Amino acid sequence: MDTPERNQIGTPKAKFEDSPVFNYINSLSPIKPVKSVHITQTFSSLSFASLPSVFTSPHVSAHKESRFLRRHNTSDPSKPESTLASGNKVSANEDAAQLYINSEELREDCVPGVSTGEDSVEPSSEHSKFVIELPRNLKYDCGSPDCDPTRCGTEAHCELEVADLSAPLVPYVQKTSEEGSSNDEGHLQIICQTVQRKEVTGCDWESLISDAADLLIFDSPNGTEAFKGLMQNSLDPVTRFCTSLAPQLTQNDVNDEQNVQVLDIVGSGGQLETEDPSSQYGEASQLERTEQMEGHLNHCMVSSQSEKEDNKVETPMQFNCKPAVLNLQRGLRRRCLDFEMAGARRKSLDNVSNSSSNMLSQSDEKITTNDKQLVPMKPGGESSRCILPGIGLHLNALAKTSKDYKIIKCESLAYDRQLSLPNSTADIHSPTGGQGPGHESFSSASSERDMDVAENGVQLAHDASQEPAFLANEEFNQNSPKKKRRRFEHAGETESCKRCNCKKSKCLKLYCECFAAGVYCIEPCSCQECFNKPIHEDTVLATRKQIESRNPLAFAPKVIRSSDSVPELGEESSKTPASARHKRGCNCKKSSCLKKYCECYQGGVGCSISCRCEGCKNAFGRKDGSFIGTEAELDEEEAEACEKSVAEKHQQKIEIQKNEEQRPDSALPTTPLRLSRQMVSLPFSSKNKPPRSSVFSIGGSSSGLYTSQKLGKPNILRPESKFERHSQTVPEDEMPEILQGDGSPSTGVKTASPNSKRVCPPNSDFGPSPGRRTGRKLILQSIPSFPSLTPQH
DNA sequence: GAGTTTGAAACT
DNA sequence: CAGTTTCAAACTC
Repeated sequence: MDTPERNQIGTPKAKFEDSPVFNYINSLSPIKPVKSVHITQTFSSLSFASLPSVFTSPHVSAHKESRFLRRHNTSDPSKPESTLASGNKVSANEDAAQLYINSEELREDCVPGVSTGEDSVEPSSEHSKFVIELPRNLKYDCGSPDCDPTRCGTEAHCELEVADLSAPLVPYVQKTSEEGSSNDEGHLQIICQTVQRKEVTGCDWESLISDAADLLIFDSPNGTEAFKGLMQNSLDPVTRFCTSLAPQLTQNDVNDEQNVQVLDIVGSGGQLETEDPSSQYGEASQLERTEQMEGHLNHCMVSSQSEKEDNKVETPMQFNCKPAVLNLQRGLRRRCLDFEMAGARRKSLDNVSNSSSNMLSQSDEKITTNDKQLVPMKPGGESSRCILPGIGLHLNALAKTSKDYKIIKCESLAYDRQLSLPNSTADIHSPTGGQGPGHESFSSASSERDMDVAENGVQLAHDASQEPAFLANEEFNQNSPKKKRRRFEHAGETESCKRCNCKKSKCLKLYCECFAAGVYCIEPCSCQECFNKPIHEDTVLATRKQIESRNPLAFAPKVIRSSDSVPELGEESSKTPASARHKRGCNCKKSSCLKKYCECYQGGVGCSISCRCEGCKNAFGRKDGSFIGTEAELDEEEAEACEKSVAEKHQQKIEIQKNEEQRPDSALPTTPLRLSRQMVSLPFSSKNKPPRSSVFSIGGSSSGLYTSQKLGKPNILRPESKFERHSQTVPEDEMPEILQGDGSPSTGVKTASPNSKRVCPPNSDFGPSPGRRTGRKLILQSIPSFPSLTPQH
């Protein structure tokens, strides 16, 4: 979509840098180096057009409204919205998802107005009412005890959010899954109420801010104090910086000091994130968290929205409209694009609604992931880069990777791209925190990250720090496209690293691997006239929608794993070793299904009845039903793998990876499958790129899936759908089945798909994590993500 | 690295 | 739905 905002993007940035204040700040803050970068990204992200309809799916809207209404309760009972609110409570997860979506929608709606530069904000659309500004929220999680117990609860995470449009400053506490946050809600509510009161009363922003400061918590103990210091003491370089920036940004628009303060907060948050590794994931995580925290959100939300609606007069909260502010906020959010995220979340939420607690915790983790992507992972300048590109579209897929799986290798690239994934992931992650000790490692980087994030904030931090560097290195190092590819292949080979070389498709067609995988193109890509970038988010989303409308499964994994899922196949399907089948089957004529031209082969699955290939010699299984030993072996291996404890699996994967690294020969993809498959030599060996896939498979989000699928054995990735997990809350180990049983949302999608043939749950492949999945499990995982888009259509 | 082959995706 | 074209990956040299 063409939003006016884009234009603004560049400007703000320049302003900041040019401004004396900026310089001053730079001199003061240690963060300098990162800052510049960070800011840039932020703006760029901001520039992104509002999310498309994706988020707007009808489903969401309904839920959203209900929630929003609630919010109003506090602020303005009289309003109709409030009425609604009273009515239903959606599960926290759902709410969160909805909120997220709404925010997106709101943006779109609001953006135009904003772009005009008008101060007055128009709630014109219903959406505006609901606007929640998760994205922009600055969130600092603090595990530190320092946090004010009363408000945050010792363990609870406090987050300060600024709504985009509504822009109220909403501090809310989040509970981390890990931490018992049973009490957190109470705290959160309190906080929210407090905020609301303030707003209502007179918008005592200062007090709010101070409160917020208290609330703000950094993951790192140190961070907390620092943050507080910032908030309270303008002396802090960061704070100063933010403060200084805010005025500039708002410039004319800003009338109230309050607004300025808000901005400051935001800005500080951003910077903080940048600097503080611990906070890296803050934004994304926050979003998710917010989503998860229904109750919290509701409470918090009330203030901002109610004010807007109630008062069209600009309240401090409304500063949203101001271009500068918007940009900032957006920037924060946009980093995490999510095509699928929204969908994924939705699904997950829907399913999981009940298990809010778990979800919440998970979400937190996931969020973290997002943050990573969004924020420069490392203080080091390089990290910033990674972030930029990434924001991840289809995080879903990646995100999906269950926490369970820890991937050894992650491809930083993928990671970046799919930032959004985390969101979805978050939902999905089992409460356990992914913990499974063993979670399988996926080969896919994204999955790893997700997992890491999910599992432990700490781990995440590590990964983030590491990964970014990794990415940066790769990106910088690679010169030619091909080289880049090769590198990726060799290095991680994970899907995450997908790169394309599109010249005419603008990376907006399925021809583009990146696009097909649901990830943004990044530096390694040698594509021309690429529109598959965060900057063109709107376009990308719109295109995706279009494609999905044409074929709901277009972004679903091509390889479906479980034989179960595909009864249609009948004998063959069951016969196939992998139990995985290509969604639609191939149509090879000259390659005999022995080359990667063949999608089945590429995916590491045998050809099935659905295939129209000629002279099929697919090593993984011929159309006629004959199988090759390798496949069988693979299956067995997979089964074994499943049996193994997660930990073991994880180790194995690691080992495998090592092995692979050591021996280039091994074709085995890094993906989790490898573990099981190690023994078998995959055809892929040629390039090492294992089936690309691996990485993303997680993707639950629709798009993300592809990769994994391609890999072929997608199983690995299967991250299984977090969604599924969430929904069922099934034990990690059991994930695979979940898919089957539940009727995961994904199914719905499947059915829709035109390709009725094998539509079965594309996701299935990934579904079960390597360990868990027995080999044949179906996985719907990916499906969920897709739906998001589809429904909207 | 350039050119060819291949088959999916897109189009008609 | 089938046929054709377009496209980019996979492959070869």
